Amino acid sequence: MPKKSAPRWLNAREMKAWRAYIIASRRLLDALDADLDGHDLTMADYEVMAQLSEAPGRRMRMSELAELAMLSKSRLSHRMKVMENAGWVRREECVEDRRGYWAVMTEKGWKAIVAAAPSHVESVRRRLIDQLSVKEQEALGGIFGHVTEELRKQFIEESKESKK
Amino acid sequence: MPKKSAPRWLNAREMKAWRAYIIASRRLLDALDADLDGHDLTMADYEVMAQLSEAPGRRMRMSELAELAMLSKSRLSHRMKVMENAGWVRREECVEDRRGYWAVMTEKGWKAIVAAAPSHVESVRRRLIDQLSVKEQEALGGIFGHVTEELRKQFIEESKESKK
DNA sequence: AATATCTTGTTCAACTTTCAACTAAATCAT
DNA sequence: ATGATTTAGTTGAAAGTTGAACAAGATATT
Repeated sequence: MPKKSAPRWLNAREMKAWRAYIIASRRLLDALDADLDGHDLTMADYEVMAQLSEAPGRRMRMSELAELAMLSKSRLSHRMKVMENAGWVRREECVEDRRGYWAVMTEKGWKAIVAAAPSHVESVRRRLIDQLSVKEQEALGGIFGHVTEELRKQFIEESKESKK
Repeated sequence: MPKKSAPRWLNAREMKAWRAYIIASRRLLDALDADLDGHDLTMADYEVMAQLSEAPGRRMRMSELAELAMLSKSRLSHRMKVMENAGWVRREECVEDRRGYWAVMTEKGWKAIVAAAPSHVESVRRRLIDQLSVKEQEALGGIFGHVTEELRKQFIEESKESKK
């Protein structure tokens, strides 16, 4: 259903906010990834390992892990294969639900994430957090907390929409 | 050179800012990409087309385009092949510098980007800009303008560093 | 002018991500 | 119970990305 009304282009302030955000984000993510290079990790893999490391028993069902790390099941499956070969995780059959698997962090994986964490945090600080005033940090948290919330609502709306 | 000092973990406020930002950004980018789906474009391709559409004569040297769209030369080369097959751009040999090529937007490409732009802007509004107060928009522009600037400085520092 | 160095842009191979198809188990409805 | 549907997770092929190697033209150096 094409929109009929004239597009509401961005004014100067809006454009500045959008461009600054999108450009900085690209560069920031690139820098953070580059900083992780020495630990043989990408941001995505780091996120997977970090989530897993915080789970009780350092184990989590694949689906839940995919959800938390914001990866598709397929993508997590592929990454897990790689990380399994690296000896960082292993998969265990799930007794309660025989379709499922547990992703389990190995001792080696734990050591890897513990080794990577300090330098990653330092990197996040140096590239972003320490660049911001307390007020700005609060603004950032507020803005994007709100955006996430709104995206969630929109997603639900759109699900309903598409079922009609 | 490993850091010796104890890692400065993020406090609650810092963690909230960081998590909110990173989570919202992933979801936001996904949503914007999904919104572009109907126009056979990704955000990255949109950016390439948008930059090219604003260049004088809607043509630009490959390197400059890669720079502006924040893509590696290799990646741009590959994308251009795809977009060329789609009839949106064409490559012309460069007379001034015989190593080089011009990326030239075709009439069809122009129509494609003109068709996609309103819905993309609407999407950026709906998902982000219209969710923010004027103050928040200004904060966003300020924060990330600053971050980009700092990343640029850090990049230069690191270049010097690595040359030692 | 000859040589070395840098820049432009492409290509190849390795790797990653996506998408659709699929298996098998669980759940629901009758 | 039986069949229909949903859910968990994997797989394989296609598409996309990366990074190093490369060819060829430009620029700098002697």
